[in-house]
Amino acid sequence: MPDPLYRRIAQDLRQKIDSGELGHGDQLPTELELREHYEASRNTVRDAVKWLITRGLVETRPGQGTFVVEKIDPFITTLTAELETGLGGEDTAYVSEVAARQRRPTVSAPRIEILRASEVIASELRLDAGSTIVSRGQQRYIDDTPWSLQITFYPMRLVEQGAVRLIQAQDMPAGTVRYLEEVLGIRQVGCRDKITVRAPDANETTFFKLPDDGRVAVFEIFQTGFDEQGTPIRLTVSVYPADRNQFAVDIGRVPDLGPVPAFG
Amino acid sequence: MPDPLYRRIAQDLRQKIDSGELGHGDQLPTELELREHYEASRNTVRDAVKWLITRGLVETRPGQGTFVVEKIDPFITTLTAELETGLGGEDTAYVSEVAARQRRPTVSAPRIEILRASEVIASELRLDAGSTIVSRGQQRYIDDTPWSLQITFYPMRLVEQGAVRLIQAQDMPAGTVRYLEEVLGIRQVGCRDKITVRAPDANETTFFKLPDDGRVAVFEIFQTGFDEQGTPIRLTVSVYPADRNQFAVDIGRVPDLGPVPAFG
DNA sequence: CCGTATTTGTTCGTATGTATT
DNA sequence: CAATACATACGAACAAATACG
Repeated sequence: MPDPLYRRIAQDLRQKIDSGELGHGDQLPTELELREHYEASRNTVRDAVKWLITRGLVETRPGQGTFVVEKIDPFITTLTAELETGLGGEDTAYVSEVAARQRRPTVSAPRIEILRASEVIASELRLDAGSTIVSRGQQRYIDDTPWSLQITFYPMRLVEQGAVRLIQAQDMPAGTVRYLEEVLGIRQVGCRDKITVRAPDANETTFFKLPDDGRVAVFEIFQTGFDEQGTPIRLTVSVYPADRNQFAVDIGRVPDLGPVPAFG
Repeated sequence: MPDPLYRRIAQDLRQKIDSGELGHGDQLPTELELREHYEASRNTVRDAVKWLITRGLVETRPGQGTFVVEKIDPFITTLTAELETGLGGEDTAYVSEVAARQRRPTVSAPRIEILRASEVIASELRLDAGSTIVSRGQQRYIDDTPWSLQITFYPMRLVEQGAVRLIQAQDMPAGTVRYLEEVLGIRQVGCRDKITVRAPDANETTFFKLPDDGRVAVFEIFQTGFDEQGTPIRLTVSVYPADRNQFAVDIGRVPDLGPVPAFG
């Protein structure tokens, strides 16, 4: 049994893209032209194009046509660079690569909320579900384009012990981690990142201006920070669009790579 | 102007999923029922379901119905655990979490090829494009289910210098890294992982038995190993399905977490 | 600025095929 | 075998966005 017609059309077009016959940014034939070329109905060629869209290969622009998606030069964020060079905005500060590219990162004022820990958050912070926690949410930009959404959760006990600036809606340029050390003597001696990928929610689609055809996923990074006793002191959840971000992890001795060329 | 009908239907269904009214594995109303409920044509309710499919929220099974996708308990791979505990199969050996779950990881015999470096590979290995390289490709399984596709590229000079087993189609349980040290005295003192996400190609879709609706992306991890001089000695490209894998990075002192509960 | 042509988006209808129960 | 449910494929009409003279 042969593949259905719309798939054969899609695969033929995909082959043209993979082989380079159709390059990044090139326009595909219009629906009318595809219809004539493949002798199929309009709905069928549209199904073929949709198949390519969901795989992130092409995009459609109403009134213009269908185009092979441009390859985006990704931002590279080095997860392991952080303990040594914890600079920049508050919490996780991944600015080295951004700075190297002469870009200007900015951070919104944090949005503070006091709420009860969901099961997931409680588990990461080793609290009981429903415990009171503080959240500090921020939006990060590079050259005024949205780059990441970030929210950090702290156990309420830290505020009760005196870290009152955690519940003030002011950015802490030196970082909340340093603030906790200064005020409470709590030192973050390690942290653990967990990286997953999922579809963006409505908020994220709007904030990142993602195409609404659903072809772009987001990275979600859970970072838990620990003090000297191994107790979790914060959980930072960061979300990045997957089409323009890349994460690097250095282990052992790695040569300085300078401005790293993109791959893919 | 309101959203088109199929989107309003999709968002209504999504809300039912997000709120938990429809839980993982639950069946959605059939197309006929949706058609009556929303007073729309069959093609329109199908468009709504397609919108949910591309976002990874539901899946359809011919002859059965449409179902909310099951949440998969992910495999957790710790990228930073490797230099210390470099055990298991050859090259990158991320077996700790797998073992902790009483799973049995297996590896296929490597498929050896001798070829010329593409621009991307040459750039990572700091060779000239077109240089001769050796590739060793392997398929990794957990309990006989496909887990990752992996291919490692070595500069041909390593073989010429005496590491002839690189071009033999036999697994090296102790690892090629250790072999290079024993034979040539080349020690890998560090490596760098770069993590991206992309749509799977046809091979990967088949090997991982991914649904052909395109809702599952794959992680692609480029890992470059360096010797004491900072020269790249290998490039390992690993591919994992994004719906059942998660990556962890430990920095500094992190408490032993035991069998880590999944999140998300 | 306006009107027209082009191109994709939405919505319906209909018929037939395939997979599962 | 029949009933149910999704998959494929065609046709048609109108809407909306864009480009161009």
